Amino acid sequence: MYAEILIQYGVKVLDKTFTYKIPNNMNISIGNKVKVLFANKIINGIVLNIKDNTELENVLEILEVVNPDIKLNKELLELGNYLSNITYTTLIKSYQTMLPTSLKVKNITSNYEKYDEYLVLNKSKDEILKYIENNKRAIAQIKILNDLLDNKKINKKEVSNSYKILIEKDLIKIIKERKYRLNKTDNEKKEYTLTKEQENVVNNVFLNSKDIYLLYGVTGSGKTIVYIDLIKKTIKNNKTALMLVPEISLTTQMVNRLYDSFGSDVAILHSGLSDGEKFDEYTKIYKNEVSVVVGTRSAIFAPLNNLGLIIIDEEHSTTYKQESSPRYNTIDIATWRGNYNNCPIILGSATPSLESFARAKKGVYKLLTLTNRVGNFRLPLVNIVDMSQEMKKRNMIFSNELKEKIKDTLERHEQVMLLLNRRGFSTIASCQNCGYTYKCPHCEISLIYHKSSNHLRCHYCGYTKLYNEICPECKEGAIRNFGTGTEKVSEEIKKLFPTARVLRMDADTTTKKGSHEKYINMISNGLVDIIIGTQMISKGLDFPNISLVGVINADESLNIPDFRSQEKTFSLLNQVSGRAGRSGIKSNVIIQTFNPDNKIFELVKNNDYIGLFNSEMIIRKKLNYPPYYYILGIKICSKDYELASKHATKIYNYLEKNIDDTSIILGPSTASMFKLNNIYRFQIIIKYKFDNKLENSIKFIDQLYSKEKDIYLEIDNNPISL
DNA sequence: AGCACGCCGACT
DNA sequence: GTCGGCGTGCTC
Repeated sequence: MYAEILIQYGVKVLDKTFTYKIPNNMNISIGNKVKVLFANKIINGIVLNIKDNTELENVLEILEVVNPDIKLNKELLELGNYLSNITYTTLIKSYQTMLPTSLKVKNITSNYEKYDEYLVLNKSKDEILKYIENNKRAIAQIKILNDLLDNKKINKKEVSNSYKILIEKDLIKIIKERKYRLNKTDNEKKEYTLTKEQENVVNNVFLNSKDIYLLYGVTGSGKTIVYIDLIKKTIKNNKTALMLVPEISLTTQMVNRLYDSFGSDVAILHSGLSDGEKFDEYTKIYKNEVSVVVGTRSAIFAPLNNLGLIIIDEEHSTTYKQESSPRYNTIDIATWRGNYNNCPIILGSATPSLESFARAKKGVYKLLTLTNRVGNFRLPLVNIVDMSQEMKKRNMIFSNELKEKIKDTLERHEQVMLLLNRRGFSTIASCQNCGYTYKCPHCEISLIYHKSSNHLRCHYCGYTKLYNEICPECKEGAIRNFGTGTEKVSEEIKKLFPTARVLRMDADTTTKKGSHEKYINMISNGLVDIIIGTQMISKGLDFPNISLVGVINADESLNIPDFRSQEKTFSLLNQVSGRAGRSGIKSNVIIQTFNPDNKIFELVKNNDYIGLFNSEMIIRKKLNYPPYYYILGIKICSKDYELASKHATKIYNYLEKNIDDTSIILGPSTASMFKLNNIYRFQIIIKYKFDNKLENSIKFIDQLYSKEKDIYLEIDNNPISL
């Protein structure tokens, strides 16, 4: 017997199988990870096929099967195929992304199992009793034996050293039992009741269909309860459920809600877990020990058997798109799995992506709506403040209104949340004399000032440089910092409200494992008065005592040169506003902007998603953007500027002739981050509807350039930003 | 990817 | 004369 094996190297030239002989006594099946000799090195691979014979001579034997009890199942093997097809990446890379670190094909360490040691009796009850009778003075030993007679087994850690004597005398022995690092003991299940509206939504979901539903529900309308109820019904049908949330910070709250309803029947998967923890969770799922999985993007590849429901919460979130290769979109993967398993998908959001809402309007997705906040709590009152007027009053960061409202809120012992979509102390450092700005030498991007370390830092590549106020251009000591980051806001707020307890939450303060959880607990336990953060605080957090939300500079995200910036800004402002007023207390949202006339603010104020949808769709149609067209981006990257530029034009010319003429090709132009890590990037954008030439043409180019050494392509099907 | 093979320049 | 630069080509 022979096996076709895909080897661990993720390069295009090796993206094919190699045939090895299966030793006679080897137990092996498709999906197994194996060790083989390849070009005189021992490497790993995956068995993709098994066959009776081969035309090849000199075939080597498989050396060993690795982790024989966990392998890729049929569904995941097929899914990998689909994944590499839609993302233009190698098959092996697809499988690598689908597997947790501990099981990745190239990973060589394999002892991730943890065990607890237990003591158990090794002789009959009579013999033990006889021993006790004859050794009355061995008190410690007798205690252990008596305890063991009562309980069947005792953890080795819980007993005195006397157990060693008992082992020597062969009266007891040690057994090992597999232990999971994360272990939830079952508490009493919490009960909940659905509102009429929620019940109606639940009843409209056909759990034995493969329908895709868009659950469009205002913030605070209780989408989570709907999810939980649907999961419960899925489990009742003896099926499993997969639930995705956009980021790790949100798993904490979601996991707690799910624990309340499903206890130890839940597994968690996200990148905040250690390799060992992830291995354990993966094992639980693989061995059918849990029915519910919660996690972030990559959890879409969880090896659930008998999948009966997929839920994607906050479906509009950009975190569902992987920004490194394979550049997949989680909803595409979910759609594939839903189809494979014949199970429904729920996409939930208060501000669905235009693509999803358009599909719902067309009837491709089924639309479900929740229009009422639970308890009929009012949405907060939204006020727009014109910062250009405030600047005249010398209010650089906080408007009078925001300051007043913060003061009031603190006096009522309620909590304040301030959103600022930028970490660090300020934006750019520039010379007030000649206008020079510091840029990253590798990325051509302005450096950001970080006060705590007195450094300038590139937020893309991490380059840092000590701050110095002498301008390298004109030699004047006039380098100053403009703009405002979370660090600066937090410093200013401490000046204004010295007694308030301030918490800063952004990518800089939440790097440590568990820090996020800690902060969330601090907020919910009322140990914090003012929370200052980036977009990471905008989603999903549910704290009833927050009654004021302030957006320091709403223009930040509006000014991003991207066709989705209006949509993204609306979504961000709507989400963060929804953090307020989650209980009966009267609540306010203050949005500070230099462009108060932008119609987006009127839409946010009125919570008018439909208005946003309609006005954006007109623009998208006019400019041939999604959802009217799909987009495919090709970046041509090289350390050599001329080379990249030359080949970008070459590729453009090729595509011009070799794709459907209903498709639109734009470019080549410089990519939005033109120089990153010393690599120059040009881009070509293709807008297409149905183009049956496109896939092959792209594959052809991809194949061609995979052989080039000084140039490489990044192909992104449906990029999240341009 | 990783390594052998191979063909040209500068060194103990 | 040999050591070693990295271009090319192959791996079941």
